[in-house]
Amino acid sequence: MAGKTRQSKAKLQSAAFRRTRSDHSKELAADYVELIADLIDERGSARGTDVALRLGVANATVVKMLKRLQDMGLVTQEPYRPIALTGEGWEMAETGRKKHQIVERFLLALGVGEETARIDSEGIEHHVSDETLRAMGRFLARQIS
Amino acid sequence: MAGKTRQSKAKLQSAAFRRTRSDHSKELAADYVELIADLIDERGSARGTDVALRLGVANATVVKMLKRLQDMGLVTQEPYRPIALTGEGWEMAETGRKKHQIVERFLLALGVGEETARIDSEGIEHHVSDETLRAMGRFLARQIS
DNA sequence: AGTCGAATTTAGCATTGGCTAAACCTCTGT
DNA sequence: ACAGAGGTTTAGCCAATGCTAAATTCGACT
Repeated sequence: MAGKTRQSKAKLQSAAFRRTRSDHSKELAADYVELIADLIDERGSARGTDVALRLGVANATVVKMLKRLQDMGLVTQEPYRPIALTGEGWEMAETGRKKHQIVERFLLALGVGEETARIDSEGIEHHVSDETLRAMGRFLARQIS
Repeated sequence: MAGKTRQSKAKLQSAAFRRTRSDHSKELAADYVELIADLIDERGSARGTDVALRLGVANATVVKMLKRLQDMGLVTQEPYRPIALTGEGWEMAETGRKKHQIVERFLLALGVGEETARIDSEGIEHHVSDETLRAMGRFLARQIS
């Protein structure tokens, strides 16, 4: 009995872990893209320094990351120019913002303080499936009525 | 006006991001430790291969990681012997399990399916503050009554 | 127009977390 | 007693994400 049970359990669990881990790089990309979108909306343009400052990271790190984002087709950039998002980049930013908003509002509705809701939603956002997001949406809808 | 507002916003946000990122290595450690605890409870001992299988990772990776966990004072191990947890390791595992359980039960109570609850709780677990955890606990308590 | 300061990029390095392949132990069964 | 299977470790590699320091470019102000 042990054999089969063991194996299937392992397979199930490893899938969950693998997914959690493989998401890290996508998370980072999403954070950058979302932030860039925010900066463009707030101030008309996004510069490397602003991104570095807000992410708490060195300028050089941002440059390197932007290259990767460019390879992923999320941003475009000419040297020494502000950062622009591609269509795909905007889409990703929009999706992320919606997700973020739902999670944050959900936490607030749950009775969590503002500061904590802000911080936790940042961390949670990328690990919430669409199904869970819908459940949060339903909860919010119920609360409002 | 822009100057000051900008800076304080940046500081707040970078703190949140930095925290999210710096947690990654702790998360990983917690995953390993929790899994080792589970294996010991389920089968009496935890071997490297089991850990590798469940985490979906190569044996060599586990060995390397175990060295780091040993340096962190979470596990002890003699070569070619099964893995043991230190007191601190057990504590961490226990804390993690409690957290995990609350999050998973919370998601289920929210109406999320079993499979998704399992996967999402794995990802969310490490990003949930104590405050949010308490809010989830309150929600569960309300649901039961 | 020329210069200086600020932003950007490049270069080179470190750490983390992965992998494969090969060498090495342990234990079990004959 | 020992051979072989299976678990463990070592060695050496790679990619991602950070950093600092130095070089470069841009733009604004005499």
